[in-house]
Amino acid sequence: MDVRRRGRGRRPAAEVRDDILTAAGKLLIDEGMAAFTIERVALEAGASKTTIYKWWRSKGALALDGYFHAVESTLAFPDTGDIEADLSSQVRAFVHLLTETPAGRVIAELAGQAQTDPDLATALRERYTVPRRRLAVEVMERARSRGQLRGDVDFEVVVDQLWGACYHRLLLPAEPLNDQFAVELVRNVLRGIRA
Amino acid sequence: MDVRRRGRGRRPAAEVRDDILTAAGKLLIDEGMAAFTIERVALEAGASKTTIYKWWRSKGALALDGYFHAVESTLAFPDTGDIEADLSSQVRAFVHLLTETPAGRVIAELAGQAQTDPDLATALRERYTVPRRRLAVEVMERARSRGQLRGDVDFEVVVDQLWGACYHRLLLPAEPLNDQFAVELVRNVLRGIRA
Amino acid sequence: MDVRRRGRGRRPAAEVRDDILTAAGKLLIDEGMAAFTIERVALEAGASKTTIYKWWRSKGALALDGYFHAVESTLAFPDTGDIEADLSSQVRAFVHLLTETPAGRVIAELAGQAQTDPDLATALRERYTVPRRRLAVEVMERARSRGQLRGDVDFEVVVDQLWGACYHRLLLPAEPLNDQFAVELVRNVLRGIRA
Amino acid sequence: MDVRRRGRGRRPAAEVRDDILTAAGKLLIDEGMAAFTIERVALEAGASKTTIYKWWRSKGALALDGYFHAVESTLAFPDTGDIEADLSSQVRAFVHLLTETPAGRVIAELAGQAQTDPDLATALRERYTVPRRRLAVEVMERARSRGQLRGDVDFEVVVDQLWGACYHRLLLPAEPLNDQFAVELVRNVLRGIRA
DNA sequence: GACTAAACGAGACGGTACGTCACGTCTTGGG
DNA sequence: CCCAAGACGTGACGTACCGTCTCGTTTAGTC
Repeated sequence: MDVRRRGRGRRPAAEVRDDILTAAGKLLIDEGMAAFTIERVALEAGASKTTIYKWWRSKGALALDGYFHAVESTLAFPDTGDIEADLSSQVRAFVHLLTETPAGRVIAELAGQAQTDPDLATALRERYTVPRRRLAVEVMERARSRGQLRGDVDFEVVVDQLWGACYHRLLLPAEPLNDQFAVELVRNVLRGIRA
Repeated sequence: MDVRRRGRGRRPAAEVRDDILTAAGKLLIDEGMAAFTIERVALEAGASKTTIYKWWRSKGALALDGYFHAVESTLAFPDTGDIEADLSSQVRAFVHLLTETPAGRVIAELAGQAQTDPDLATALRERYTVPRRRLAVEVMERARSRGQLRGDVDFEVVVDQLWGACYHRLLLPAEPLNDQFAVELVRNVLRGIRA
Repeated sequence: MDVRRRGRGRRPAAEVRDDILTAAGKLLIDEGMAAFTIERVALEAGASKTTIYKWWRSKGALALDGYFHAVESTLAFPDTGDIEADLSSQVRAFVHLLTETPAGRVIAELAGQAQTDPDLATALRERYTVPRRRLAVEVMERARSRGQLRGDVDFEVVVDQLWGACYHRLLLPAEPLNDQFAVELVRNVLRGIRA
Repeated sequence: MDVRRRGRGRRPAAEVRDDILTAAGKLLIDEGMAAFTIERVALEAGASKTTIYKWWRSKGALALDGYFHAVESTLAFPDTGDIEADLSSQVRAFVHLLTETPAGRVIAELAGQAQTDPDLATALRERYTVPRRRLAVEVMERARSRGQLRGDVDFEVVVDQLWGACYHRLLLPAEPLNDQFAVELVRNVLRGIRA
């Protein structure tokens, strides 16, 4: 027997919030951003639109939270001491994530939505873009202190060379995004920045 | 008596088409993709929605056409014989276009919309992405034949390193997109691909 | 098989309008003003809310139209030459209508809604109250010209004495509204106005 | 420092009740029934909805209590011994109340709301309609015992003729509700019931 | 004079309906 | 007779209240 469905009064906020995020993440991954509406999320979460609007300022912001709730992203960036191997494995893993899991389409759609959804743009920058950039930059800075990378290179630019190139093939597709691309990309970039 | 309100009968297709594209371009540039609706374009073009739906399969496709109609893009890529100077000037000009003209926001919003609009995605690839990539690749191939660039580099990858990095800062903003970035970017990339 | 449900495009305005009024009238009579929402009417008419809002400015105005559409009111006021018999039969018929048919509750609810719905108030005055008052006044004026009623009486006031008394027992119920009341009412009033 | 905002704990019931009624009366008189919501009353009374729902079964019932709390109606019906003068002054005073004070609109809106609010209807009957009818009937009965009014007249019907006529012009406006109307009304009615 | 128990405020909750907007489809009437 | 004008059904938007319920706080009444 169902212990839920307790009438119409208040439910614990955390419980409702979890239901909403679970429904949002599932809907986003299963059907994509085009089918992602606040109405649908409310319906499938058994929540009310009012509640959703109280906590999220736009459907993009809700979608992002739903995605994070679904994937429990770990955000690990190993530092083995060999920067070339580390960058290579990270970029290749990223390409794998974008192409072999639903994350590719979801990230693309979130980035797309962010172009016209300021709330999502802000959330995406603060909770996705900036932390990931920082990890990569830190690893490269440690490699520089070990003498593996040139001293006159702005690693923020390198981040755009590596990950930006991948996003380019994801968001403005023309050439294939695959492991071979990742390998050649890293090789080209490293040739320009190694000490 | 009102000289507008030209009745409901047929007008020459070319004239109507031009009105629609002009209205679409103006609306896209003036108010952005969020305000860009087929309804608005029809209203401001003095055309009917039927006519628009007859010629464009999605609002994204219409927006793209409207943008091209508005900017009459030339798509020149000078080949002075000095590949380093040419790449540098092209990338810097591109960054300037993205940041100092309305084109930046428009391109970002079109690319964003394309993530959930297959018709726009197709049109964008065929009429924007692919031709621009080809130009850059051709210039680099000529430079290689002059012995200026390495023989073992896939220039398609280099395109992603250069322009993809710029799009990255446009679409997933975190670090500034400016001339200094362009200069450092080109320097890093060239160091990895020059002969 | 159902011949309706013809897709989403336009339907003839008259057909849609008729569906809406029929649904509105039925809903009003069957379930009353409390259950009468534009959403319900749209649903049961198979019409869209947009269409309803295009033609009616408030739910009260729609309800009134729906009521008239349902009852095809005839608005007859016989003039047999005997004013006392005519007034009596009219008032008694009115009381019968209010108490023995759904009209009583419907009229009460419409009058109630009109207190906070200016559009309904206007429509009710122009299409219900005023014409009905005029009929009664005209009959009494003819009776006066036949010498049956006093010359110094304002028949508009008499209308309020007769029908207003009935509405009073309908809208602010305390004493029963029935045939005996109608008879005594008419007797009292006539005693004060007959020549 | 703010002396209000006394925390959330318990307050004396009488104090809370008074705040609620005061806020309800003010809101009803200032903005009318359309703006009268339990949410608004709770907000402006500094009370919680829970408390309101504990004491009133519908917003109509609350509105009625708020109105009585605001006007402290006296419900006097002088009996000078001259029934004709007394009825005239009472009806004229009633018309004055309805037209020259906020009471007219408020009473109209309460009566209107009562058509779809059973709790309000009951309260209105018991606390407003019935007592006022009784006063008038009693005065007329005393006049009859003094030989001023006919013996065969049901004074309950006379009440509807007099006050019902006024409510008619209030609730279903078509002809003006003013002193002249009151005077003619009383004259017509008295002519039919005086001994 | 501490200690409950009740009543309070606050306000989130699931809902319903609101009135609006844009979508993509379809009928109609004007040129 | 074709097709531009625009009304249609659909569905999502974001908001306002509804009546219910949880929670933490404060007072009033008991020991």
